This record gives sequence, structure tokens and C-alpha cells, in this order.
Amino acid sequence: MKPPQLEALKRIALEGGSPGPVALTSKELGTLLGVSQQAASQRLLELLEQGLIARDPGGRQGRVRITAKGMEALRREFADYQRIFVDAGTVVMHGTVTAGLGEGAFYMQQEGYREQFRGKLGFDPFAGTLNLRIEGAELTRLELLRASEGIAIREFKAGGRTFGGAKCFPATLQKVACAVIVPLRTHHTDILEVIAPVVLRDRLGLKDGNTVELVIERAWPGMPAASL
Amino acid sequence: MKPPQLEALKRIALEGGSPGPVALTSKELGTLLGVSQQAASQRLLELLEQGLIARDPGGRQGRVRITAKGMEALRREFADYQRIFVDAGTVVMHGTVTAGLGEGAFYMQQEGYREQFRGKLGFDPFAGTLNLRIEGAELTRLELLRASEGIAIREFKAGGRTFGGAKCFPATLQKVACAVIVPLRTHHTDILEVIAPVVLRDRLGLKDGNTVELVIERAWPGMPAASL
DNA sequence: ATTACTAAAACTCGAGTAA
DNA sequence: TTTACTCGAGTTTTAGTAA
Repeated sequence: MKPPQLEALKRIALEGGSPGPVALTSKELGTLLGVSQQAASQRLLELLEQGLIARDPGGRQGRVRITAKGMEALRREFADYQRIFVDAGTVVMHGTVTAGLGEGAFYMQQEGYREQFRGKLGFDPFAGTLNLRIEGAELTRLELLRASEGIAIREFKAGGRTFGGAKCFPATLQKVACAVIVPLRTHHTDILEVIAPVVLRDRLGLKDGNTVELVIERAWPGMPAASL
Repeated sequence: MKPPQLEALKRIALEGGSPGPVALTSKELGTLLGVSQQAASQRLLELLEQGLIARDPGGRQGRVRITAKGMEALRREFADYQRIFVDAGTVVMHGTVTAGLGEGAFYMQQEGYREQFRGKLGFDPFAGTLNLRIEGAELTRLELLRASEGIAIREFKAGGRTFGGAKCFPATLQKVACAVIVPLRTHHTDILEVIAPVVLRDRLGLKDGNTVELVIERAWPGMPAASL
């Protein structure tokens, strides 16, 4: 299907052509598309020929509905946009460097976590985390991340208490490889914790209040389906 | 933006142009779009001129990324498709006529429900429900319905027990006006209950195992925003 | 290799108009 | 009213080719 035809089909759908039928003359469609009545008539004939729409048979003219085949075509298009906005393998987020309370370092000292990071991320993390505050519209992406699978970090027991499970995602912070950690028992905050084999603050000269760009890998080819 | 330009922008996004940049020559883009290298080059120039994409400045040529403005345009398009598939006012579902356990009739005899149906749906329902089993992909639409507002039916007490709240949606079953009832305390089943002023089984000659098409009104102009 | 210009071919559009 | 035909004008595309 050619782009102008797709545009027309989408327009008909937006006007209520599915499950339809909807009253829509070629003149009206032309106005909606910003083309002449003749051009709109042409589009309708093309869509008709491809079996993407049907015209009300016995009834009066000017009634159009989208066929199952037409809806299929639109759904394929919808899936493309979902890939772009929802299922994108890479998520970009901007965060403001924020002082943590030091708990990050406490957790990162636990050998139960460290051995998992070494094995699953391929690096030995520095015993501390960089806290990034996420704002506004990008909080949606944090939700997307929480809903994603990631690399599982098991819970474990040590020193008479339980350390909860988490998941992490490989990421890049200004060209430095790192990882984002999302606790499973999530305390819905706007803070994202980043670990790396180096001291990110020193390496990148970061100070509280600086804004950085983080590229997170949500999904990747050959991603282990089950790492639990 | 003209349809062919939108098509090209979407293609670039699918190839990873956001946050990009992605390596994409005009020849490759042409192949992906089914047009010549020259036409693809033309598209890139048009998109560039509108500020929808940017080319990698200092670096080697053939690297493209989509700008914030370009992503905005794609998001508008995405929103259109969401309107078509997610927010559509009318939901069409197919169901298989199924024998109920008779509880439907018990509930439909309660005056506490009947008076609400009379007032809010505008018809006096027959004291029984038609059970439709929903299958496969259409279960998603059932979820959509459960997430929709609908017309609220309040809970009430009678005979020493509490009858739970529900919501209902005006619907049409093979040209007969009816309504779909969704209990608030939903027992996530694949059964949809339909009520009508007539005995649907008799009126339409339905038998267990028949498949029928149900057109449900999820939203309508002038819909009461709050009926709770 | 790449991008993008020119010129001709191929389309698409809208005005006029028939049915 | 409406749809959809023809035809000239304008636009887009492609091949060839320069940079």
C-alpha cells in the first residue's frame, strides 16, 4: 500500500470506519485529507480495489467501512509505532546527579550481590551507586523499565537478614559502560541507581545537580529469556 | 508533513534512528522504502529541511538521527493509531452462546438491580442473561472493557446480603438493543453477560455453540462523566 | 564508496464535466 | 445532490552522472 492510501485508510478509521460503516463522501474525505474531491474519490477506488474498504452495498452512497483486511493493514502500522515507542530495545533517560544516603554502598558491599554482578554483568562493580533523579515525562520510561525483564539478581540471606532480589539492565553513561539496578520490591521513587566498574563521579567529573544522559538496554538480541 | 515523508521518518525510527544516530545511507533507505537512491536522498533532504532529522555533523556521512521535533511528529501519528485501536468508542466482539448456571437469572430478579437498569439503560430487562464465551485475541477487548468507565450500577443490600456493584455498556446483538454487564468484583472469566428487554435466545433463535457478533458502546458523545 | 544534480519519463492532481 | 471520467499542469521519480 502506498503512503497516500495508508493516510486515507487511517483517516477513514479515525472517522469511525471500523466497524462502521461511516457516512463519508469523497468531498468530505478530500477536505479531511487536504486534497480535492477527485483525488479523494481516486483514493477510495484504490482502497476498494485492494479490498481494504467496502462501500455500503444496497444503501445510499457515501457510506464506507473498513474491511478486516484493511484493519489488518492498520494494525501492522500500529505495531510499527509500538516498536518505536514501546518496545524499543534502547531507552534513553536523562537524570540529575543526586546525593544518596549511603545505603547504596552498603548493599554493593554484600558479596551475595557482588558475585552475581560479576557473573551476569561481566564487571566487578565499585562499592557504591550513582543516584540519578528522573523528572517529568521520563518517569513513564522508568515504569517501562520496571515492567521489563532485565537480568535477574536473586535475593539471598546473609548476616541473619534477607537481601531482596532486583533486576538490572546494561547501560551506557556518557560512553562509560555501566548498569542500572531496579529493586524488585520497588519503593516507587524517582531515583535510578547506576553501578559501574569505576567511580562514575570521579571518572566523569560529576557533581550534584549535573544532568547526564543514560542509554539503557531494555532488550537485546540473544537476551537470556530466563535468568531467574 | 506529506505521507511519503512520514513513511521515511518512520522507517528511520524503526532502524534505530532514535535516539540514534544510525548508519543509514540513502541507498539503503531507498531499498527499505522500495524507491531509488535518488528519491531516498530527496526524502532525507526534505526531512532535514523541516528539522525532523539531523545528520551526524563532524563524523562520516550516512549517519542519521531523529530530532525531538521528528519524534513529536511520530508520536502524534502513534496517538492516532491508539485512538483507532485502543480508544475506539465502539468495540466489536464475537462470542459463542454458552449455557449459564442460572445465577444470572437470580441476580436479574433483584429489584435493586432492575430499578437501576430501567433508569439507566431505558429498558426493563428480561430476568435472565445470555452468556457469551469470548476467545483468543478478543480477550484483550474484554480487558479494555473492564478498564472502561461505562454506566455504573451501585451495590445494594437486600435479604441480609450485599449485591455487588457492576458497570454496563449499551450494545447491539444482531440489531437488537441490549447491554453488557461487567461486575466490579470481577471474577476474571472469559464470559460476557448480556441483558436485553427480550429473550435473546428466542428472539434470535440462538442455540448453545452459535457465534454472534456484539457491538458494544464503550464511550459516546455526551456520556455522563460521573454516574457513580 | 557516498550524495545529490539535471533532464526526461512517469505519475498525481485538480478543473471541467458527464452520468 | 453524488461519483468518477478525461485531460492539461504540476510534481515526483528515475537514470545518468558529477563531485
